[in-house]
Amino acid sequence: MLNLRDKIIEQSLILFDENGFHGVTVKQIVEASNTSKGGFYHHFHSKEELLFVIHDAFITYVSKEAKAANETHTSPVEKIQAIIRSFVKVFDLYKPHISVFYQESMYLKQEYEQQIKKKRDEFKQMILQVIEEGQRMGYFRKELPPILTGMAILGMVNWIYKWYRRDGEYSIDEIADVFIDLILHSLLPSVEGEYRSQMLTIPFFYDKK
Amino acid sequence: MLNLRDKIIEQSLILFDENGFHGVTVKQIVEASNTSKGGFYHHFHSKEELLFVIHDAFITYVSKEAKAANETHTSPVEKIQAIIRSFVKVFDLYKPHISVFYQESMYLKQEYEQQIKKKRDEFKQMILQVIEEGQRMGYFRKELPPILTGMAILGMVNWIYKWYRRDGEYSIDEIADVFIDLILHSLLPSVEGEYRSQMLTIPFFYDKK
DNA sequence: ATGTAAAGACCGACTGGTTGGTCTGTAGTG
DNA sequence: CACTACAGACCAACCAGTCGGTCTTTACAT
Repeated sequence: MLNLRDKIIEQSLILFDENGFHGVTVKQIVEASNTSKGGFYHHFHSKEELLFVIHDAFITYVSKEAKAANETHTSPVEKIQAIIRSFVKVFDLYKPHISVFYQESMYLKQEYEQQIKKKRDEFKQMILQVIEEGQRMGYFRKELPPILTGMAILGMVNWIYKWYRRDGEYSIDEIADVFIDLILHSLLPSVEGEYRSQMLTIPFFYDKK
Repeated sequence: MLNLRDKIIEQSLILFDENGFHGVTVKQIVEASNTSKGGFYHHFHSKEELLFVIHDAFITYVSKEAKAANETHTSPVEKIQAIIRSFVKVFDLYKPHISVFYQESMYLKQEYEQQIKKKRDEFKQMILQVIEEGQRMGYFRKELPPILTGMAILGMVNWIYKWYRRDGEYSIDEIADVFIDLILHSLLPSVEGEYRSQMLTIPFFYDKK
């Protein structure tokens, strides 16, 4: 069984997801976790620290995954594929964390916010690097401004948290397939060629007429 | 000079943008607007109605623009270009509205929320239709699932509100250029051809090496 | 094994400040 | 006079956080 601290996090995640950070009182959290104010404040200095803990757990995970993907592959094309895939899949694993992350990050106090921002920027930086590397090595179209391209990728993936449902029409893997395909079509040069057609074949939806 | 109602909206937009809806009190709004509680509640039934008014102003505008773009063009390619462009440009015009729109929409009560959702869905529907139309007419790759493609587009554009600054490196028009290029590269078939290369020539960043 | 003391975990009534919203009043206008 | 547009004192509810205290586990000496 979970210890109290984890149970509080788990329950508050559910509540925040439904009602937003400001739509949930400590009393509600405490009741849902079958504990008391005392129990809560024994584990967290403030309601806001709980918010931070949730943020941190998520961004730490994403950053770690991306680093791994970055290191296990050598070609920029494979790197970006792996990063996108692991990033997309996070939205299945960490959905409630992410809702809180994007909805309520502005209510984090300076001190907390800076820690989060640091890790978030690290992640952003990694994507940027892969794009630039891919351009230098001639895999990706050189005319694209890396920053805007990176923000476009981040945006389309991040937005998933607004619409993804586990019981939705497409599985998270299918979403990853399509998104990777869209992104590669944007990044790779238009000229038809061996390499391009090889990289652009993604199973699940290509057989549809 | 603005009437009081507009002044309250204007000022609260600035405050919400900086501190979030829950980070701003009615008292602060009232002081920033050089008025009183009485003044505020004369024009709005509640703080939440103000939130709704802000939401509504924005989504109504976007939806209207998109409809216009949809009607003045015939080719799906031109349609999507025009819709994306006008949509992207909204982020320059309505930045504070949009921050509030995406950050705080969950705090709208049922009644308000449904009105907003309706208009938002209309807009989403329009993009979907253009994609499907483009596929049927053979302009866009038929293997792409329209819903996922639509959500990807919506995501990359919507996310702009998280990072766009007026004094940033790229102008809103340049951002629109790049995003349209990325999207068209994703949508159009890979095969090199007259039409494709014609549609994919966007001035500002193609001369960079 | 047993007694004991200290630390850690948890309880829940209480509080003090805050906040959205109300209500009565009033200045100006037609 | 009637009506709109606003002023500002006031209120009731709420809510994050506190604090004194209890129960449970651990640590160690006898």
